Amino acid sequence: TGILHVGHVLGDSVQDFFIRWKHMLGYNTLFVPGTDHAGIATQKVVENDLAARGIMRRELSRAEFLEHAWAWKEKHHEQIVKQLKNLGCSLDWTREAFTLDAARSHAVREVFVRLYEKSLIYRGNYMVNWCPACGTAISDEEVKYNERDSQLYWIRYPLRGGGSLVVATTRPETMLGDTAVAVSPDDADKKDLVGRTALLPLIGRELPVIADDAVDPEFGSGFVKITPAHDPNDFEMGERHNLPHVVVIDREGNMTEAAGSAFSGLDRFACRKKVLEALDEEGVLVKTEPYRHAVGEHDRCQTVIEPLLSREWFVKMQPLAEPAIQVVERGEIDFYPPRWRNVYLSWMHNIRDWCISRRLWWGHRIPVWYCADGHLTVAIDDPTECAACGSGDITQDEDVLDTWFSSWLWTFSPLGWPRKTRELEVFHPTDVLVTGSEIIFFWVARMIMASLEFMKEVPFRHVFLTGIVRDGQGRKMSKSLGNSPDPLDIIDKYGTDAFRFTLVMLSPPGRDVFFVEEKLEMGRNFVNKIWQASRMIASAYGRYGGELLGGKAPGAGSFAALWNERYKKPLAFEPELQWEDRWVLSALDGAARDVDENLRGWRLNDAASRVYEFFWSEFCDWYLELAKIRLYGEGDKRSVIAVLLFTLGESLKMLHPFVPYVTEELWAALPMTDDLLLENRYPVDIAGAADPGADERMELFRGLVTAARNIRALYRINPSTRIELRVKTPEGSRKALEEMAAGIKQLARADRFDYGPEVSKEKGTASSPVGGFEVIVPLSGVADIKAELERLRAEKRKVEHDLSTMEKKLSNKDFVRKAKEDVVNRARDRREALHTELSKIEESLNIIESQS
RNA sequence: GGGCGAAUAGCUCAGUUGGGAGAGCGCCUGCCUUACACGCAGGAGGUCACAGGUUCAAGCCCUGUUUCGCCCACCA
Repeated sequence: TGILHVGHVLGDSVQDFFIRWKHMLGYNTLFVPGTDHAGIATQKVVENDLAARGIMRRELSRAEFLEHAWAWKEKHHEQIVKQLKNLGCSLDWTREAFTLDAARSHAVREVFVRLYEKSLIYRGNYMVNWCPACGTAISDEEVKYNERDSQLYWIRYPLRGGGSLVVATTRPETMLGDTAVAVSPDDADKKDLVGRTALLPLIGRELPVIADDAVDPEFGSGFVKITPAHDPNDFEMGERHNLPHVVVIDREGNMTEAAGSAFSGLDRFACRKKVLEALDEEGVLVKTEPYRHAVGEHDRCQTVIEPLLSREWFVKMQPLAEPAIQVVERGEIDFYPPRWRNVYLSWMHNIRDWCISRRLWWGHRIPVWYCADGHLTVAIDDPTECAACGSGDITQDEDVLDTWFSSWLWTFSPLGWPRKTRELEVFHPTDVLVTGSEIIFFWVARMIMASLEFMKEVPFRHVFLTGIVRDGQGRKMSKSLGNSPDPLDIIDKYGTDAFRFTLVMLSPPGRDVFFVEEKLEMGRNFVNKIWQASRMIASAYGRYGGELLGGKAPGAGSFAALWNERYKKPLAFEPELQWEDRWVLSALDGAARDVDENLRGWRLNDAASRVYEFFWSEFCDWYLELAKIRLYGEGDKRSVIAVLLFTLGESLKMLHPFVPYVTEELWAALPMTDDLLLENRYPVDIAGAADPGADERMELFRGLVTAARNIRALYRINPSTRIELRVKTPEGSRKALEEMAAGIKQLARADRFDYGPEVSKEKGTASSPVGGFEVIVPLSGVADIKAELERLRAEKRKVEHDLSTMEKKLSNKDFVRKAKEDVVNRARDRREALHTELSKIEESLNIIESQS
């Protein structure tokens, strides 16, 4: 599976989310999976395979390594093809493509040549970050600095002509390559030593004492040993002072002959020990103190980086960065969350040249050939002779290019560039780039630069940055920590959709997600809820819904289309919408609008929460429960089934980008569908469904039912026991309850239900005000007068408290004068309602107290 | 050293223009009610890090402090 895990799970989920969502909105999207990173992963896999057989890569030639890689691929071909197929990709690997020799190399070579001809690619001696384990130079971005406990060693260097000075270093083995000692020019105590000569212990080399601004007089001893060949700062100082380079560590991390016969051939860390022993013997090791500092490590293999002097290929970045800064400053590309814009800009303003050569076997080889006389031939197609002298004796540069050198062409090279293809015309530039903030520099910035340089346009308009998935303790997932679960295991356990839904819902924009497996239960439970609700609706349709579409065979046209124009025109019957039908359609409309608004504002987590809330807390908890009355009762069931199917269908559309597989499956099972859910438009509203009257009715209904349930729970009335229920209504509001009566009976589990302005409230009843209404439950036998008194008093205290807060607010003249009108009105309404509730509670208390 | 982010229920976190403190999990009570125990109903639980300020009104805006985290940077 290693070959497929090229992106991180969250990013890939979100990317796929956008693709589905945009597609449903009618956008064209092209998804080209797999990158050259798969090649890097493959190299790792092949290396591991070889290592298991006791073969080290370094022992092989490039050709031999590629032979092994091809053999490995042949062996695993079927498995890889199958896995890619599961991801919806096909694979046709030729040997050339697999080894990156020809086809894909073309665009990369073209780019290399063009930049070379513009003098934007050059070769130079520079201090590079060398990974001795991988045997290659790596870029600054691939070096991760980690705090490590270490030692600071103080070493005495004698001065010619008497006296001595003491340097402090964390890397004593590099002293063998020292060519100077430096002090700060501002260091009054030491600057008079400038111009004198120190003698390098163990070696005896003469070292000039120089002054340089880079030296901090406060740090260590104030004297710095200078090793231009093995330290980036020292290298720069060496350039400034024309110091010689003495290379004492080679590319395998072993000491060279220049390190002296006592040390040559030793591993760098073994040498450190030996140097210290030798210094101690000579009595020049003054002291050793514990010191914590950042050590650079290769982020792929965790090997400590060795800064080395090396001849490498570089890209000159500043000319490319200029236009890439401008497009972001002009807003042609925006970042979300916006703060990353500044991160991008400040990096681009301080951009440094990019070291692109790598000594790996796997990768696009550098298209440069050398002849015996040292002439360079830079060409797209393999040359047969030297461009300068015509010699046929030419050899290609052994190095390959940094993976990112092909990746930065990602928005256009897979579309056929440099040919002018239809794909390029249609799909470039694209809309959204989804990625993690950790590769803004690696990839995002470089894609922008490459696209502007070679396509003369931006590659994408929006950069959406997801957080990073971390483990429960906030640590980055990494192989060495072993804290990354295998997504396939998780998917087996919880399901793909549950995994995705949970990640999306728990990822606030641009913030990291702490991954704890238990969190996935939320998504699993929700997906199960969708499934179960659909099951109930499907079975209702199966039993009673046959006549719904007027005898048309299921699958004859989209139900949504039929249901439009206020939902009824083309149906085979005239649906009689009850108040709860109008409410759920109105709620669906509200949810669709909110979800749309959240998505357009890039708040995926809010969109997910909203659709979760609608489906579970509104549709399932209230509408489905109410629907059961008609579904399982007598009478015409067609209207309720029509509304159920419609609401479910629209919900599935809304859910689809979050829960793609299960919703697609359920959609196929709906009677009115014969297409893919993915092919439908994403609902942004349900035109004409908003119904404030129905919403208000539902609010009252919910209040009344909840009040009744509350009383039931308080008196421990078994759910299977039916109760008697009364609702006292304000004058003239009896009619409002007429429609709700059946629903209230059902959801409050009552067998007798009286309502109206005149219903009685006597001793032995529990009561609870709901705005201008009042729920009354006779409690024959169950009534506990003391408990009821206590409950009413508690309720009274709460209402009184709220009321006094509201009174205080409204008696504040400034509030009434300055606050927005609707805020004041709302406060007044609230005060009215609280007043009414309070008087009802007092009335109840009076009844109990007067009769006891 | 510079820049950025975070601090809200026991835990993990939402809270978009300032106006009734929210979710999931966990906990307590009662339920296997003909879609779902991966469930249903009800409930407890918060000085919104601290100190000031602006405002009729602050979790939200401003200033400062504390504690965590991330990124960048050539302190050997």
